[in-house]
Amino acid sequence: MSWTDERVELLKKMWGEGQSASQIAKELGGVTRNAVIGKVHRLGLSNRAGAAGPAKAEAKPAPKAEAPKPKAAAPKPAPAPKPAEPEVVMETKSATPPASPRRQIIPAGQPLPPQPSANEISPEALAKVNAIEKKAKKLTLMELTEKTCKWPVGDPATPNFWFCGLPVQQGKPYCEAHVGVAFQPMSSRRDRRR
DNA sequence: CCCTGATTCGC
DNA sequence: GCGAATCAGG
Repeated sequence: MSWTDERVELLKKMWGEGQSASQIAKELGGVTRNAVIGKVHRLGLSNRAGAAGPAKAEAKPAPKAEAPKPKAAAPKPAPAPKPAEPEVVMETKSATPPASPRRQIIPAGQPLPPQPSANEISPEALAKVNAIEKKAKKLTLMELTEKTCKWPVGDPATPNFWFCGLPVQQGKPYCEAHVGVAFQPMSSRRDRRR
């Protein structure tokens, strides 16, 4: 497989969307994640920062090699199809519906899934979930795999019911955000010391 | 152990 | 330019 224009395009697109190298490689097919990463670097777009600068910046001062890297200037037009919104959400909502323009009382009675509701979970985790649900893949039951977050969103009796679908946290059935709010209700979780 | 991206270096 | 091997984390 060679890096055709289209493939590179898809690579750029997905990378820009924050897809992982392995996911991109899988999508492209015929290449490994190493190939993808290598290409990404050669293209000069290793850094996913663009518009919305993520507060987190991993610096690599190169502990070993001290090769001078003149880092050619990367003329980037305006690659920002999906500016990542900084999480400034301070909403006072607890269990609010997904990213839906119009909200309403959910029909069916009380069949709400694991949803936290009255539980006491860090507002942080909740905000995280709410934020991440906007980026959810919105998968259907059949689309779930061992690697997709199985956190249900919405009402099963509603057309807009879906599963998070984001990459799961290794081992767990949910993505990181949902893992944080999923199983935590351990009456006393004070063993495990670090 | 699963995964992530980063870098090196022979091809 | 390419990407496997390797590195350095999470």
